[in-house]
Amino acid sequence: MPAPQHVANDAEIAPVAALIADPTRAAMLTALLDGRALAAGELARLAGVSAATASAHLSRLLDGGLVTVVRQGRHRYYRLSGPDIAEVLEVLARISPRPAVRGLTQSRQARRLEEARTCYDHLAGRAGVRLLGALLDGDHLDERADAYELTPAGEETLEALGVDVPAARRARRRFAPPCLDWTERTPHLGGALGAAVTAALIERGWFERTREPRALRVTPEGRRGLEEHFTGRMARE
Amino acid sequence: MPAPQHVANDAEIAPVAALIADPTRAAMLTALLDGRALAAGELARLAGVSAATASAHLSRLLDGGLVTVVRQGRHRYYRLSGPDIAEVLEVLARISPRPAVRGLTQSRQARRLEEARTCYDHLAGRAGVRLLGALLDGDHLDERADAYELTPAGEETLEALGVDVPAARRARRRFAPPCLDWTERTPHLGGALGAAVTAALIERGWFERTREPRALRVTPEGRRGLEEHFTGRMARE
DNA sequence: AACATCCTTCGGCCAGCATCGAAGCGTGAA
DNA sequence: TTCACGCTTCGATGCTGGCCGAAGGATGTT
Repeated sequence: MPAPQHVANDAEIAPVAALIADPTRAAMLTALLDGRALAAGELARLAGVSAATASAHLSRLLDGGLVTVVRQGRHRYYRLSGPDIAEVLEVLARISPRPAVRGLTQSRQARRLEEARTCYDHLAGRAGVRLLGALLDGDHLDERADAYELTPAGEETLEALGVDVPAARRARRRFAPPCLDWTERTPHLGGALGAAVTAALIERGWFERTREPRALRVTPEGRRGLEEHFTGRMARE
Repeated sequence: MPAPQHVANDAEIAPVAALIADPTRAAMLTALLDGRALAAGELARLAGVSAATASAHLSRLLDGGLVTVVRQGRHRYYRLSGPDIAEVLEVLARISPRPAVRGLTQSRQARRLEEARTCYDHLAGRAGVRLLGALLDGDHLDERADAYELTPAGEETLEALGVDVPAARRARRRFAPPCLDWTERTPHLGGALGAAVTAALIERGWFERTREPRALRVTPEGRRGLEEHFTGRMARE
């Protein structure tokens, strides 16, 4: 039962925005975008601040409900508190200026991140874009006005790969929305289905996480398997 | 200060978030959520700051690309620079805490805003929720996994009301997504179709804008017309 | 022309907060 | 127990940025 007067009925977005507005906190949140939990020390290192500073920031993010924490031994693992938070970060990134190009050469890291990465919990980057292309080409997926829908054939194929499609449909989340990639400027498959497919591909050993957060690598078996199941378009360079 | 390297390729979301993070600017942006252009002075009054302060804020919002400005005589009209910006605000509002209840009585304003309001450029509030219900009940709209689709009957009905459906389909925007109402906690019709329908209803004189931003009122003709076209469910109190 | 209105710019004031080192607390290892 | 490690708390410091009144431009009105 809400009731403020002049700004009538709005939620107070400023405090939440303020949590994201600090560069250090933004770096931490972005580092958590892949949905994994990272230790406080690791986040401090990634953001380039002292442990004390990081702790203060994480405490504020915790208060604001943007992250949750799990204690494990003497470590404390922080993670985004849900897909909603990731969505905010993604939408925000979409309207944010691209970082200035610092030099002509891209780092190896940056290139690998472009190749295959996760976007909170689903496959993104070039691999994500190609996967979506392959699914559409193979008539596994239909393009609707502003989302995708599985064809019967697609449902069968994905089930065979170990994707629990009915569970994805039941999820309290958009089922198969396009998710605009901010490195590729092209959509990839997001939502519950995107997450389920990605989980299955990793489970199957076709992709594996590398040391850096959000980066993925196609394994040799993955290359073969994708070739078989998806007309080869996915596995080609 | 050591630039963190892993976040290499990300857009820099912190500066944009910082623009939204100030309560005064957030109030201004929220006031612009209905898509209309407001004069600088009006925004100052709404946000409760002096003209000088408002000017500084608007200048920063302008630099950040969140708003655009149109000079007209001695007035300067500011508006959100696009639906993307509105989307960010909406998504942010969704994860933001509801404002504390200040008293038991709701102001007339608040009640009217709940009744019918616009959400950037489409109908929201109770009227928006009821419109969506009526469209679904009357088989004008089909519910898909995470969006809606017009039935042939619905397309005909809306065209008859003056809605340019093909134009809405061509728009570079989701066609008919559900938009979660943050006052009603229920979806209403958003996207290009939502905007087109709303524009048509206002054009037709069935709804009219009131003095306060984002508030709408059903006219008597509107009540009659909606009764006729939509099984009466829409027009009933 | 002279005035009123709307808005911006300037200068100065003050609060908030990001930052760090050092110290404190809890956990796991020797 | 004692040490090592990870993290948080404390206290102090410095800077960013929001705020206003007054003055300055620009535009429309009389």
